[in-house]
Amino acid sequence: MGRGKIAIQRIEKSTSRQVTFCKRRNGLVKKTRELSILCDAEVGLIVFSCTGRLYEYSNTR
Amino acid sequence: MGRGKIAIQRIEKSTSRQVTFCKRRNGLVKKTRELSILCDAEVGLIVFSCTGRLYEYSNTR
DNA sequence: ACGGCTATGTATAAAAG
DNA sequence: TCTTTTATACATAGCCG
Repeated sequence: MGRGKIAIQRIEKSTSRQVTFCKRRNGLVKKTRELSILCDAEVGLIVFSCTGRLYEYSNTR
Repeated sequence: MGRGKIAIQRIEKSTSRQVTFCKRRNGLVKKTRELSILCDAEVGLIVFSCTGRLYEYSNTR
C-alpha cells in the first residue's frame, strides 16, 4: 500500500517509524473492531510502543 | 473491499459470517505482526469466535 | 513534528469452481 | 462447504505544506 512497497523489517529512521506506528496502530484498531462487530467475536488488542506507551482495544459485552 | 461495500454490523448469514471471520482474522494477525516488526512494538491479539474458539497472536522477545 | 492528500499496494466480498 | 479467482473497496507510503 502507499506509494511504494516496503519490506517487513524494523524501520530504522525513528521519525518514519513513529509516523508508521501511529497510522498502522489506528488501522489495526479499526480492523479489530470491525472483526468483532461483523463476526460477533470477542477481541482484545494490546500494543506497547517501543517507547513503552500502551494502547489497547477490546469490545465490551 | 471486495465486490461490494458492506455495512459494519453483524453478518446474519452464518456461513458468510464464518468465511468472513476466517479471512479477516488471518488479515488481522498479519497486520498485527507487521506492526510489531516495522515499529519495534510489543503486541498481543486475542480473538474468541462466537462459537467460543480461541485465536491469539503475540510477538515474543 | 503534525495533518492532509493521493497514487499505489493490499485485503477482501462475492462469485465461481 | 472449502478453495480459488477477480473486481472493488480500503489502507497506507511517500509527499507536501
